[in-house]
Amino acid sequence: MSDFDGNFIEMTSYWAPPSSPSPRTILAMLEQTDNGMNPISEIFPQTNTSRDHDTDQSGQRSGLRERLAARIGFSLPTLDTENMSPLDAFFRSSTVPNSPVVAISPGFSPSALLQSPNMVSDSSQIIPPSPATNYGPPEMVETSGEDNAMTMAFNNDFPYQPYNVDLPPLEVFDDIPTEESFYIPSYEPDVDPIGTPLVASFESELGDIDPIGTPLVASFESELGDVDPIGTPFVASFESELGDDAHIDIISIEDSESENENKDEDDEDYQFDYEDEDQDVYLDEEEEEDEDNVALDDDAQPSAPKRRRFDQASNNIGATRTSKTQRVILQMETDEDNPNDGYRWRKYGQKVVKGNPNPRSYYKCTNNECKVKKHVERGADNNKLVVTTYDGIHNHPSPPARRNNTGGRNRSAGTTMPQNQMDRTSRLARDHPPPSRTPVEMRPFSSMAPQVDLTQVYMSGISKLPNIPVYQLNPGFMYRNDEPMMNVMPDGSDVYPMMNVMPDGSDVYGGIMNRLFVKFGVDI
DNA sequence: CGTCTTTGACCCGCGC
DNA sequence: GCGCGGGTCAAAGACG
Repeated sequence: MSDFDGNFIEMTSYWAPPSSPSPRTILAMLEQTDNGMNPISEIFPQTNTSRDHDTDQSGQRSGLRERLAARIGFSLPTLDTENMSPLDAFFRSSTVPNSPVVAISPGFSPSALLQSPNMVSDSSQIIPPSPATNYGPPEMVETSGEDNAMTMAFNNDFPYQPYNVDLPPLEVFDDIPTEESFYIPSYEPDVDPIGTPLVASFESELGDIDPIGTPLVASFESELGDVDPIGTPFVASFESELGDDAHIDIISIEDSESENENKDEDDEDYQFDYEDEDQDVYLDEEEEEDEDNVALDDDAQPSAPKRRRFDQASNNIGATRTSKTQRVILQMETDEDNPNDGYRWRKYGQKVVKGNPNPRSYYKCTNNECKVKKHVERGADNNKLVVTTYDGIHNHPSPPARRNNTGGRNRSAGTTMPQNQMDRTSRLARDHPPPSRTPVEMRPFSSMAPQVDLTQVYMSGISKLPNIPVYQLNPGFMYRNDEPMMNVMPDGSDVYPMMNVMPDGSDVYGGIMNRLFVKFGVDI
């Protein structure tokens, strides 16, 4: 398959630190903060939320952010909303400041950033990757404000969009300079803020890449209609009624093999295509043979081996991961739970993971043809912090609406965790009941998502984010009720008020429906 | 009755 | 080799 496969080595090697410590190793290091060893709060003093509390916790505990940081190989600095530079500083700048961090001020959607002229799909407008960015840190797009915040960090194996050719080496992770971060100021339009969709998409360019340490370029497309026909969409939308304090972070988006291609296996867990041995840079020949054997013996031995490979792959985020899946880690800080991402999920497991009394719930997409999984957990120290990790790419549009109350316990989008569940399920968390969950109405999407090669993180529910200019995607694509999209911003230099497409227009959803498409084109 | 959750057991990779 | 930990399975149960 492909360009992507052919470049997988570059992808993995690109961001992997030289020493490539395993996530566990990193986690173990992080857990030594109680001993005064480089607490992550010191490394990233600007990082907010629960981390600061972790050192006060048991030594066995590590905050969710820490664990995420360990997984993704870096930590998320907190948005410095006080130092936002003007909006046009971004749009006018031909090159992005010397930082992988992109911070977006309150009210500004990353979609504007992602769809800025600097990030359009046109390869001519993509900043050429540089070997100097081999170990560049992940990208982050963060919005924040009094009431909401969003952070996106694009890292790991995912193609890296170098904002400039002089990104710092990995070692500077411990000193992500917020002052060098690229801030996008708040944009407070005069238009009605209700229901303005925000759309962002970005697509990786996995084509001609310098084989030596050249990061894969994540380009940002504004035209979903012109996408790589190969691949499948991953769409995650969040329609929950996030409260005013909603805080959403896309911690990590890592891209790798699309697993939904022509694989025709019964085991839905077995998502990876190992046909191209060149891709399996971390697998030796024997392992690959074993894997093939397992695939052949799928019916006879339906259980572990294949799943294990998947698990292994998907678990190894960062330097050691061998995953060929696409993973999006999305973090929300909100009282509301259960963000409806537009897909139906079946919960297949729950586990209390180390360092977090709150259990992690595992979900699979209910679509038989879809192998996308996700797991949801709340922060160890901040029950308002909900981290959803998506693995895989949906190969289907978001399902139609379901009738309410058609059986089952909970018809929410899949993250519901009844209050009493913990008491019965979580062996290690019986004393730590989760916060109450608010079921969220299943909201259908009028997704007409074609079988395109992209990954989209489709978020909404970020209340109070004002309208922002974005480019037009496919009209009606992924938009509720097929409402038209916002105006096209032809050159990115002007601010176009967008249409308010929130159908209900209720106060509850006022300002919601800011949406984000994250698109990764993976040429398979 | 259909759909979904619950939950103990199991598997397997990794670290020691 | 062993234990830990994360992820998954699948039967049973719950819900409307």
